[in-house]
Amino acid sequence: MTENDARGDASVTLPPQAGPSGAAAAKLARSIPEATVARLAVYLRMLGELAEQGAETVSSEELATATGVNSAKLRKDLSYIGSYGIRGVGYEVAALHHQIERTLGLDHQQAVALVGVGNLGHALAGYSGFGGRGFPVAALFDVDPDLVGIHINGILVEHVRDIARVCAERGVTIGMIATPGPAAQAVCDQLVRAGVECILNFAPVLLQVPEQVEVRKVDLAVELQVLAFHVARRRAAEAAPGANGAHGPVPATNGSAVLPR
Amino acid sequence: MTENDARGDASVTLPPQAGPSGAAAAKLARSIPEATVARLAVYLRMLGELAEQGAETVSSEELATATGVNSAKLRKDLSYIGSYGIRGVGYEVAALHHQIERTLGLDHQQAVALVGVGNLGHALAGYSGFGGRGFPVAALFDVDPDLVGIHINGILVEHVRDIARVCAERGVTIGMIATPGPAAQAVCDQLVRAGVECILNFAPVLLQVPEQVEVRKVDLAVELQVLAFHVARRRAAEAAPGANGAHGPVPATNGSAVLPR
DNA sequence: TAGTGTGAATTGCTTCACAGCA
DNA sequence: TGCTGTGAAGCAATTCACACTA
Repeated sequence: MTENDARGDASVTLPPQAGPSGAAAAKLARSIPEATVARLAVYLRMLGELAEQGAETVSSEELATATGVNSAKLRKDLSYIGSYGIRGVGYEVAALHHQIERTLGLDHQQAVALVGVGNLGHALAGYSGFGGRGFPVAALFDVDPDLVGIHINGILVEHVRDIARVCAERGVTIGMIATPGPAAQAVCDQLVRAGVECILNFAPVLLQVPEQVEVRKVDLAVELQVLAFHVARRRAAEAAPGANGAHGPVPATNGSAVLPR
Repeated sequence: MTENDARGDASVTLPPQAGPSGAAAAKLARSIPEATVARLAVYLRMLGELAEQGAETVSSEELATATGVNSAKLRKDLSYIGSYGIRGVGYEVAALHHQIERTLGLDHQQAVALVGVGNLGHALAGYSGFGGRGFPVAALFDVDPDLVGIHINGILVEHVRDIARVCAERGVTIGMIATPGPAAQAVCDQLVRAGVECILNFAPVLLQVPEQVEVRKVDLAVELQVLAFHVARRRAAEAAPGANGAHGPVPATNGSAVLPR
């Protein structure tokens, strides 16, 4: 996907990061493909697990297998952030974990605001994975008088009209929109006015934003429809064998990773 | 990229669909890029909205603008499913809607089973968008004794051990896994044993499946991390102007679409 | 010697630009 | 005349294959 897939301008320029390391700086000042950025996040999670298990090093082959990519792609991905491998040995788990964290900007926390605490929003607010991964939910908003004023996971639900003030106060950098479709654009405008420049959109609408604002869309209905397409294709292939149906390696690898309960 | 995004083998073969139309059959028996399949689902939703508003026809330009793609891409996408446009006029909304539905296999309902009705799973079970879009949730499963036996949205939560029997009985074709990571593989194996060949995975693990099974992964942590990367990049660009920071058109277009409350 | 880092080849997606039809 | 449908060009991402080094 894809999709997660498929975007117009796919690579981004990574300016030299403030911080240590001079040798790496020149290297970092290059373009990292968007697809690579998404995979780095996946590698990062696996490196965390490996570290917990006490592994000191991994080879590209091991890490690639564990994350469902091929090893050449993995090495190329890592080469975009610099050369931290040891030839003949592999990568030092802790060091690589740290480098990826730095590259993704996870070395400082990012406060997240969630707008819309209905069905899905409520689940997102209660998802413990965010805080643990450096994305503390700092504010919740809704318009429903039954919801405004309650606490979810210890966080007060405030009225949407206060978005600008509250986000500014708490240094929110990322907004998540989990409202019904018709409300999403207005909420988005509020977030943008509050200075938020990155938005994760769960509402089934195309958001209009100024060009400096980055939007990612998550659409579960589309995911299901893509799967439905595969079901249909398979059925047709079974009904009419002889036609070259499904085949070729079908790795269980797609857009990205996950969220448990 | 969307992923949604980045997959190994990207295009699929579409065998001739059973059903009417002989002229189209040859056309349909070709490969449709995965990226196109995902966008077709987006066009489909917009066509539904246009139909509700009473529109009879749309031009590629209008439909493209409304869905956030460029018109050449849209026309090429539609050309994969056949030639249903009228030169000088545009596309007939109802006919195109119907064709895309058929291509995606949405002309017959697909029963969905959801495993894991914790935080996220509960939200998914309550999401009204599925049933309305041809994906009725036909079964819910969990292992928690406090959950097994309750009803959510009128659907009984059953024990995971009954997956095989219940899925077979109800003709489930798509499974959604919203369990904690460690439980996901075992649940996946159960679904596969029950004959499910398409799985939407919300757990943060790489599922091992036989090659005929299609898996799509949705990982909210990865989405946030990709956004975090953009925040970091932007900050660095501001801190060090002169370096060529962000720029170029940044369309609010990514993997795919959405899910309201 | 095992395994990284990377130029070069390849594949597949996107965009262009225009011929052709209603 | 206006807009579709599509070959061809242009790009981005993946994969190959091997020089290189710890």
